[in-house]
Amino acid sequence: MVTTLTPSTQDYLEVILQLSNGDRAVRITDIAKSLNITKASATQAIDILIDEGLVLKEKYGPVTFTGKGELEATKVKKTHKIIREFLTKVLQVDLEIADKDACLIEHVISPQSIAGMVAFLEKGNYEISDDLNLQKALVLLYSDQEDKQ
Amino acid sequence: MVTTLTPSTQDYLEVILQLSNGDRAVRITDIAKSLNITKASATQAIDILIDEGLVLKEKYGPVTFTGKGELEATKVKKTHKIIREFLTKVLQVDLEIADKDACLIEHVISPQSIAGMVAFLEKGNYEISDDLNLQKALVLLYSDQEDKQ
DNA sequence: AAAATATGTTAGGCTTCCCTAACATATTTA
DNA sequence: TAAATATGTTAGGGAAGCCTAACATATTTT
Repeated sequence: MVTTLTPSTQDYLEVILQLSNGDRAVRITDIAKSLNITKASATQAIDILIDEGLVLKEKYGPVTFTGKGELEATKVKKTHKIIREFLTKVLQVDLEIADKDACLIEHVISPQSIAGMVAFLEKGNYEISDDLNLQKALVLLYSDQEDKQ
Repeated sequence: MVTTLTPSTQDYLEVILQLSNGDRAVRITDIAKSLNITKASATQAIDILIDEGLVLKEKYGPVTFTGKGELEATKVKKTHKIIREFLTKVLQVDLEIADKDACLIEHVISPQSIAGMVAFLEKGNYEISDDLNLQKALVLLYSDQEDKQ
């Protein structure tokens, strides 16, 4: 089964990895709080992750990863980190905004684009220039509505 | 009403703009074909766009933009173009993949990150270097699962 | 240990966005 | 112009992912 994980599933995995922090027991309540959803929704979602062989859980017990689940969670986390770093270091986006963008982009971006970011970051010789006038670019961005293609 | 447009709505606007190409009549059938959905789904979606004041349409007639709809469509298109150009020119992603990524990222990325891309592209002095070894980066990307944070 | 609180589950419902099937209208072709 | 085809609509349904309300179990506090 080559199940492609949905954005929702990836978010759950990411939060579980975050909360486990190596070894801590991960509870439904904590997952729900982290994702700003109800416990009922978390329970239901975790049932799906169990069906997909990504996590394990006994009734009323904590959530733990399977090998597959931990691998997937780590991939998502890594992708998130690359995007966040690229946005902050190369495009000089504020950390908070970069992190939110990464949260969403991580679910849809191609491996090739991620690879491009990695290669760019590793190259290292992008100068951190203050002539990236973001404020100006932002203001002008959608003001010239008439330009072509 | 400060309606935030959903990704789906933005996709419809983008396709309608594409199909209209200035002045051509845009038909439900063409929208459905472009988005790979059924005509029934297109009809239903267009009804929603009408409710939101983004397009106009009479029974059995063609779809046309309102001012608001055309403005929104143009914004989405512009965002798409910026992302695609950034991915191809700066990160050297293949055009086809860059275009697909742009299709998805355009719905979730912040104005600040877009502004960062614009500023970067306008700066123009990113060298188009062949030491962005994408293939290598791609292979290595998810292979070192044990590294921290 | 009984009561209070925290945690987890179940059932039923809602919205979005897609679907199929059946039907209605418009246009083209013979 | 009648038949065939293309186009558009309507009705009903389904999966995903959330919700509330009610209930069940576990844990903590008194």
